[in-house]
Amino acid sequence: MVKLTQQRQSILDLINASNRHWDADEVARALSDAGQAVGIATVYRGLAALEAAGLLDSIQLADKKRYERADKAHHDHMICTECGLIEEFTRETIEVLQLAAAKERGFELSGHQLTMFGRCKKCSLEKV
Amino acid sequence: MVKLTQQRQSILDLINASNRHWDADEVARALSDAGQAVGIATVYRGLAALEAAGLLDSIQLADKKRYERADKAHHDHMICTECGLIEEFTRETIEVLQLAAAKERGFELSGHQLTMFGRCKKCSLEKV
DNA sequence: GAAGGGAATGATAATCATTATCGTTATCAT
DNA sequence: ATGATAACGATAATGATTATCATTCCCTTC
Ligand SMILES: [Mn+2]
Ligand SMILES: [Mn+2]
Ligand SMILES: [Zn+2]
Ligand SMILES: [Zn+2]
Repeated sequence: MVKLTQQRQSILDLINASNRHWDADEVARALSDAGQAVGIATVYRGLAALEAAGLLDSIQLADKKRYERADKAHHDHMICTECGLIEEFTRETIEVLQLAAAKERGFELSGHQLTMFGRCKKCSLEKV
Repeated sequence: MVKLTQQRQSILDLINASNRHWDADEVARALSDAGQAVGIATVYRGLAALEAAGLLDSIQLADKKRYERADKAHHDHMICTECGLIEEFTRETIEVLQLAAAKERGFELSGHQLTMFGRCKKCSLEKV
């Protein structure tokens, strides 16, 4: 089990109290603002440790990794390339088909990431 | 339309003649080995231009971007976390369900990436 | 409850993919 | 040929993440 140090507990509490997808820098800044400053290296290590322990989930974006609470049902993401909004969605059938495709190739699945990109409803309406 | 310079043509030919997923460095090295050295910055720009023109496809992995031929039907990827093998697969139903999920939220879809991670058949059999 | 070992922390340097800069070169139209 | 414009290439800069290493924190043992 992970050792839940003060710093890791702060990181976990922060993320669990929100519904956002945080990058390391945002976490460090938020903790600092809350008077619980944690070194940036410790934030990176803490996020990785908490994810390895199953206490956090993450999505890998092109430039950076973002973390979120792990106490929600599995879901995938839809990201607005214009405003950055991240919406979540679930399609059980997609999950089933993924497993089938993997099994078909003798692939022992350990994880997956489905991310869709586009313009959110709000951005689609605005402007051109 | 993209201007197909010597360099870009070399990049395109190299990738089109293969079935691999190349990163920028591999492309530069291969071209160099073939006596058609192209500056690394030009490789990066060329890959981006060719993709924008629809002449190449790409997948964004955690650490780097990899490019492949665009003259194949759309497909998603299954990556072996042990040997790096990248297998391709297609599930039309998954595509349809993605569109449905997007439409449901008023999302104007422009692209998506579904990547599954695990151990390939070969690696699953070997070792523990 | 002092001592020692191992893990965690934090400041900072290092890494690595990608992008920016900028002088040079190729291309194309006047 | 002249000039405009885009592409090239060498190299510097950027930015996220990881590595280093001295210091601090926890446990376990005596
Ligand atoms: Mn999420
Ligand atoms: Mn492919
Ligand atoms: Zn938006
Ligand atoms: Zn494998």
